[in-house]
Amino acid sequence: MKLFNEEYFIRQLSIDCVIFGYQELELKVLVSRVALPNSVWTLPGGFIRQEESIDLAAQRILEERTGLTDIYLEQYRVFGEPSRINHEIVEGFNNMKKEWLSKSMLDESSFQWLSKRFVSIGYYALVDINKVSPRKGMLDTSVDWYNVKELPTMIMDHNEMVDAALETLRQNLDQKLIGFNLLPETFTMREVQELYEAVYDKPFARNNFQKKMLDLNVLERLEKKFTGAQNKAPYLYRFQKVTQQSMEEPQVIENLS
Amino acid sequence: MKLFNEEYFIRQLSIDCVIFGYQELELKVLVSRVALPNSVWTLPGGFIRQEESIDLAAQRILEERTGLTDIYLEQYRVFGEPSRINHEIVEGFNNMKKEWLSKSMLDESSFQWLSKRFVSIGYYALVDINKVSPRKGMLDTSVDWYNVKELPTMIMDHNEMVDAALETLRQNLDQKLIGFNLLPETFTMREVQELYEAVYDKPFARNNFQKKMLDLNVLERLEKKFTGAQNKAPYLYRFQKVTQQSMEEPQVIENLS
DNA sequence: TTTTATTGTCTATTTTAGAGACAATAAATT
DNA sequence: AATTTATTGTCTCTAAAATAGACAATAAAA
Repeated sequence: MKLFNEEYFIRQLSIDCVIFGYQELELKVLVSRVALPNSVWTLPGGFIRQEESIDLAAQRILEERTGLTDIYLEQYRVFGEPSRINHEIVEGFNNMKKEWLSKSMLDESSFQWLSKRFVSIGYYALVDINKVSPRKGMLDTSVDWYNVKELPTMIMDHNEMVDAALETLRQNLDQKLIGFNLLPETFTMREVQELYEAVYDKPFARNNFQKKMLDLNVLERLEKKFTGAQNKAPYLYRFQKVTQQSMEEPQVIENLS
Repeated sequence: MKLFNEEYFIRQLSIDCVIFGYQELELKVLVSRVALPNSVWTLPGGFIRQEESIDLAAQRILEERTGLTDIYLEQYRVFGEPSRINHEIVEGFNNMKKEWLSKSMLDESSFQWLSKRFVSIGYYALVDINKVSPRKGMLDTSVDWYNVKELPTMIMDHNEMVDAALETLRQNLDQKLIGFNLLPETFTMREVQELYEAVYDKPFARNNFQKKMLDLNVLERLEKKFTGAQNKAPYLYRFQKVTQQSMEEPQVIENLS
């Protein structure tokens, strides 16, 4: 089996994904560790098939790493500096070359292709971290969640990719009402607020946050949640997909940030 | 001379530019007409050199068509449907092939490359239309400004590219204070308002528009402009680049739209 | 029964946006 | 020279929205 057939994929073009998850009050990012043979960290990425749309390619790459379909996904920027050559991968491949060539996993022309400069399309994804069982890519030794504020140093411009993705996420979070993709099916108002505080890295006033969030008319109030704590039980909420009726009256979404 | 050497450029990746100008109360876009031999309309575009950053490639393409350097330029979206094959160009090339091959302007492998599916990075640019002297590309028969509301039908998804660029422009216009790139060095308040009205395709209240615009503290008031009209002479303004002092106190930019 | 921690919601205050009004002025008209 | 016309610059008033402050309602612990 050929790892990277140069005719099968578009050359010198890749996709890299910043996969955001939320757990224990922290915004996290999924990062792969690759050993070839030196250990380096990278964002999950891949290539675009000749007959495949870039959005579907991104979806495919995400499914490969998370097992999830129907992920919230957004293209946010292209990274195209001519210095974008994956030296670590090339060096690693040089070491594996002999073995892989003998197993027909790679041929010389594939190797040539991969050692060139790459333009990469950046996507970011929002997932319910509880639903993800991270899967290793072919070359990965591990795949783990890292706090976005404590990421390892990754190859090339991958750290910069995360910074840009986070900036875009902050601009879009409540404008596009996409935050709920990071939460489980049901949640309390406090949990929504804590998510916002993790993303924007700043506190919000509880009374006004709740007022604004409810005024969006996108949350369905469910039963109370008895937590066993010595306080009033909070309501559970569910994100209500936009209905026909609410579509008719154009909805003005205000900034919480 | 080779038109499109496949080793010189990144294959299957292109850049297309939506160049916005403003004149006579209308937002306009620069569109090329190509005859090969059927007449088709396209956005100015080009390819990325092997050792060139994508932003510099876009700048180069823009300079080729407008003669301007230092253009306001922003990457806004990648278009990557697998159906993005330039049938008109391929058909036209088929007709010119014999002639171009004989003149060594093209070789067989270059042609193969160009007939494949392309992923295109969309950039939009804002220019002072008075400073531009549109230049034809190698294959163009004409390059003209079209009202953004009355564009000709262009190849592939180029009309959709303009729609997406306009949407991004509307989101960014006053948030990033980029509108002044469409105006000459000095202008009246009315001219700024008319520009905004052309971009958003809706009227603004004169009194409050002026108040907000001045409260941004980015306009420098110059002398009065005597127009010869039977009214009070309006002030001229100039866009004041952000100073060190105004950088220190973080500036909150409000929406005018 | 009282205390504690949090929740849900209300009101008051401050800030901002939008609507209306009007004097100032440059040129045309009388 | 006085009046009229068309616009400009700016003011105030009102409506709406954001922010801050307050407090009763729980659920469990003391």
